[in-house]
Amino acid sequence: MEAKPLTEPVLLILTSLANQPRHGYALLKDIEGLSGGRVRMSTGTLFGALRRLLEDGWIEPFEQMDTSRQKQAYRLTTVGRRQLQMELDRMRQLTRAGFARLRASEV
Amino acid sequence: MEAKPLTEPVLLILTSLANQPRHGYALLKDIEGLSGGRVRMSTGTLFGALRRLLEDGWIEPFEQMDTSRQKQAYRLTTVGRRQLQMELDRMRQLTRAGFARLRASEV
DNA sequence: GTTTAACATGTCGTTATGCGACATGTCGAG
DNA sequence: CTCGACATGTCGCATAACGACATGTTAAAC
Repeated sequence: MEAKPLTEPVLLILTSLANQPRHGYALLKDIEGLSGGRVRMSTGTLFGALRRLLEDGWIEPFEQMDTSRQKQAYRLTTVGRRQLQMELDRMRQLTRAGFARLRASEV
Repeated sequence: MEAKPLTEPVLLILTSLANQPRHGYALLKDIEGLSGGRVRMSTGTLFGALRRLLEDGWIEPFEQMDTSRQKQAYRLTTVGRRQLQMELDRMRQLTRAGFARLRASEV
C-alpha cells in the first residue's frame, strides 16, 4: 500500500497524548481506559513505538516540574497532531463505508 | 495487547466482501476505490491475507457460474461478518474518542 | 523497619505480517 | 499479432508487535 496506515498502538498513543502530555506508564494506564479496559499494551510495544514517534518528530519530550521520580513525559508536535487528525478522518471514512456495505447486504 | 485489532489490509478485504462475493483481482480494484484511489494493495499482501482468512474461517470459497477464466471468488462467513461488525464498532468508538480529545485540546 | 504493590523505564528474541519484485498465463480489442 | 487489462501466485526482506525478562523507586500497610 502506498499510504501506510497508522498501526493501532501508534494511534492509541497519539490519541492519549492529544489532550495532554503524558509519560510512559501514564500512557499505558490511559490507553487501557481508552478502550474500556480491553486493551493492555506491553512495554515492549510502547517504548518501541515511542522511539519511532520521536525519530519521526511526531512527539517530543516535555519537561515537567515533577522531579520526584524518573519520568519522561511526551507531547504531540504540530506534525503529530496533524497526522492524528488525518488518520482519524481516514478511519471515520472507512468505518462509514464498512457499515454502509454491511447494511446493504442485510436486505 | 490482548484484543488484537484487525490489520488494515484485512479490514479492507472484509469490507470489500461485505456486500457481495469477489475474487482476488476484483478485491484489488474495489479496495482501490474504497479509499478514493489512494490505497493500492499488492498481491503479496492480498493473497497472504486471503490464505489466513480462509484458515481462520472468516471467508470461504464461493462457486460462481463464470467458468471462462481462472477465478476464485470468496465470500464472508457468518463468523467473518461478525468480526467485521465488531471491528467497525471498535473503530467507531476509537475515532470518537480521538476526535473528542483533539477538540478538548483546541480550547 | 520491612515487606508488598503500584509506579516507572527499558531490552531482547521470536513471530507474524506487509509489501515490493518477480513469475506466469489468459483474453479481448485494435 | 501485439498490447494492456485481467488474473493468480511466490519469495525474501524489513518492520513491528508482543511477551518475557530485567531493574529500580516510592508509598502504604503491617
